[in-house]
Amino acid sequence: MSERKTEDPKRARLAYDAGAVERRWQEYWSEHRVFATSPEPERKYYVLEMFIYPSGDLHMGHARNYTIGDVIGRYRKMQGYDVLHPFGWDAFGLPAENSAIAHGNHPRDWTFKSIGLCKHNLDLMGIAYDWDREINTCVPEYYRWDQWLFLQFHKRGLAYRKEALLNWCPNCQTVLANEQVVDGHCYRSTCRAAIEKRKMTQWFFRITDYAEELLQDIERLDGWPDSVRTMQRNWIGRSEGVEVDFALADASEGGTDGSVSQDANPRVLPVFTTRPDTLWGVTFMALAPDALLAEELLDGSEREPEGREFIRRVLLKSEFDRVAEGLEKEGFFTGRYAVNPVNGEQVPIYIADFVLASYGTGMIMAVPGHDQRDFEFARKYDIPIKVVIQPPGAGHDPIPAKESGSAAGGCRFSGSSCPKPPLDPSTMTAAYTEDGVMTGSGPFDGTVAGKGEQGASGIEKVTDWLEQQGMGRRKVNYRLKDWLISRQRYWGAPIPMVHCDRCGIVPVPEDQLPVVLPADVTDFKPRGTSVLASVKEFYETSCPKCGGPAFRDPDTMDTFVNSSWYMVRYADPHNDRLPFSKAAADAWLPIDEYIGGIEHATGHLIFFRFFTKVMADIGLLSFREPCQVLHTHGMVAHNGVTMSSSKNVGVWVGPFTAEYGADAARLAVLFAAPPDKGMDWTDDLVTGVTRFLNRVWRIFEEHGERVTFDPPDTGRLAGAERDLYIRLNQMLHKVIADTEGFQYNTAIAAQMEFLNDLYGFEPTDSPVFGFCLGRLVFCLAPFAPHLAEELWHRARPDAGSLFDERFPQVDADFLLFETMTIPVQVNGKLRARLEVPRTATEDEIRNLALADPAVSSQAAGSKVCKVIYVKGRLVNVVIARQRR
RNA sequence: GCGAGGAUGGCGGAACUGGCAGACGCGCUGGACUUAGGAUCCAGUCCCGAAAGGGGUGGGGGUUCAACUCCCCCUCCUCGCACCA
Repeated sequence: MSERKTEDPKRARLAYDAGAVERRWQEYWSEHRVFATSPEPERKYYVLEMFIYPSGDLHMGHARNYTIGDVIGRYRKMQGYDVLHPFGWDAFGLPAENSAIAHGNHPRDWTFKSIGLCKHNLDLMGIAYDWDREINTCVPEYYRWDQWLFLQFHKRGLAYRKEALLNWCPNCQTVLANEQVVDGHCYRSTCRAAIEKRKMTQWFFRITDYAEELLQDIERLDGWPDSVRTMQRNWIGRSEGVEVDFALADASEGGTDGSVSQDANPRVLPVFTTRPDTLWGVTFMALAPDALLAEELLDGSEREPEGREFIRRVLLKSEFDRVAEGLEKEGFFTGRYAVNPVNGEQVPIYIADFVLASYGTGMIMAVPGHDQRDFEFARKYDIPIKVVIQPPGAGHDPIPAKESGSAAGGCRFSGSSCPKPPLDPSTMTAAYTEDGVMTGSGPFDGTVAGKGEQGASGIEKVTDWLEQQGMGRRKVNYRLKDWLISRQRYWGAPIPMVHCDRCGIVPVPEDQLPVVLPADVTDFKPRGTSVLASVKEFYETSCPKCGGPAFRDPDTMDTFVNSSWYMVRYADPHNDRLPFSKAAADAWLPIDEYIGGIEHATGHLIFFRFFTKVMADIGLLSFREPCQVLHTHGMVAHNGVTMSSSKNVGVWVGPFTAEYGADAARLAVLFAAPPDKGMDWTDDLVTGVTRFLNRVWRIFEEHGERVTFDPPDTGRLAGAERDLYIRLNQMLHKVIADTEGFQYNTAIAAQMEFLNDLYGFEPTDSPVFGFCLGRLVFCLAPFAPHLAEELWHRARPDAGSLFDERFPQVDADFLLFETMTIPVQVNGKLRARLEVPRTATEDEIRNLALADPAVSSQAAGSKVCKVIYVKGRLVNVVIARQRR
């Protein structure tokens, strides 16, 4: 993995020995502990980049992530903040294990070797981490707290076991969380196997208990990108509706004659709907094939064998294929009927492939007249369609069903004389899903259907009525499901639970943590059951309660558990009594600036919010959101392909820095595009920033002895010196604004521009010139820290690190030149520019503008209607053109 | 289908609150220095035009003295969700 090379065409070369310079200062920073975290922060600033799964060498995509964080970390430090900028390893996971299976080494060895490589790469890039706070999730000192937190969750009923149909990756041989299934396939980029469904009993975290808070608090995350906030809202997927109780008609009846079964205790079939105003249009029910009720209904029926065969066939398809849009719906009539509570009608119950067991109650009321899916299904199986919402104005004067004698309602106009005939089920080609007026709906005929305003409309009125009648109740449904956290793999944190025949499932007592992952394992191959179940010394244990023989839970935790609280561990990384102390957590968190890839929007970034809320409820924290400001950045591609370690495509940090240095790498990824966008790595990028570094180097080589950090006497500045001093402050102003505004590309551009000014400046023995060089060193510092530190020490050999100095401030009296350029437009088109003293009055400028030959020639023969002057900005002369 | 974001030279990208479109960089053209150039420096580089001038920020309308920026309609691209009842 370390044989990776840079591309061959070498296009630029450094004028100085970046290798030596960078090594010197990396060692200096480390030796002098320049970036050590202060133990008791006064003005804290916590900048964090999402930690990494260590898989060997880093590519420029990684480098960009860490450099973005490093810039703000170094900058804030120079502003006097107590910066916490730590790093660590998300070290549990499948690649280590898969490599172990393939090559026979131990996952631990592979992992530690990868960590070594990653860390070396990060040091090569000059990322200013405080390595004293390094964390590693695969060591017992860390994962015992995963286990401890699991036990706290369990105590509160937030960790529980249940049997469910789960996502099974046949390749990884483990279950996966919903968040790890992408378009029906495994989320791991090297796997991508089609996910199957398996019925298994597994551990879950009850994240749905926090669904509402997770949703509500998105409002307050105003430092997060809107895209991520939207994605989370969609993912949580709140929908308000009613759960309506249908009743199962007696099996012996089963006609469609409308007679109601008078069973004293009918089986209740609750269904969730967001459109109770269409209840009168229900003509069938549809049940998920994997719902428990499906088999129950078939039981003993003559249709049972056929029905079971149908279910078996449908469930062979993955949920993704079953539910994918555009596919034809399939159903099977169970032979049973349900009774619609609002009108007593009996409707047939089908099993339908498009219904999901995991959403709502796993059964739906189908309204083919007003739902497209139901419509298609009804047409296919010849089920009646009822219209219970007529378009506004249809028939102009809808007649309630009772009067007209037609279920669909009628129109007071007769037949063809009606200007807008009402919908007719027999001629409809699609469901009518627009707004309209309720009809054929008993007491609600004439009510405006849908949501309407302030509860005045059908949905709200029918819901109220249903609740009064005891037929249903308001219900909020979420798309978010409980988080499945057990995995049947080896390389993870063991779940601290014991299964005892006598006592049931017993938590491992806290004082017996950690449950150490057995090291002495040679066969990591998954076989559909947990690897640890075959490790006898681990699996067989005694019950903590009764002391009798028992088994350890053989599953390990999803690695997203490890990363759901790691950000707090950095505040107190060596605590061996608790995952972290509350005091340390409160001193450093929430995170001031969190940086990572957008791909975590609906995974990690929801999980760590969830954990934060639970940890707050446990009393471990006194805040409920882990991070105020989130920056996501796009992917880095090379020749159109996204860089990826697992696929071994990319430009690699090691070889690149060996040739061009870390500062060039940093500037290249920062200058290419604003941080929040994706970027394409090109070799031309390197050419540009290398030239810039060389030009900086050269101007200091030529004028090094003039560098000064003492401000010039601004009282007597004039001419070119004054202008240069003003340019300096303009540059400084922009660098500060753009760095704080997360616009690193323009912050660098401002410095390039200023360097161009310096190259054009005479006389170079001016103290202003020397001062500009000194100031440039500071501006470079966050972006090209090695070169900056080198230049600083050349100028101030006795000083300490540049990063212990204060970032300069703008001299606000010198931001504007003494003259200003005023563009002059005629009817909005640029015709001239005026160079006037800043002190010029409005009248003077207006007169100068009108007197300008370019303006007067345009205005000749026309009437000047208006002269607009925008102070300090421009003049626009409005003339009335003569008609020719 | 729903939601979010976007479209600016040959390329990556700039542009404050509506006020000089194209900063900065790459590339390209010409020149200088050089044994050499993948080094460096100078000049030029949105398009048409010899110039005057005209046109120009995905397309079409609108508001305004003035629109990349605001409003309406459309096209395309990227991302997320997607038969969610």
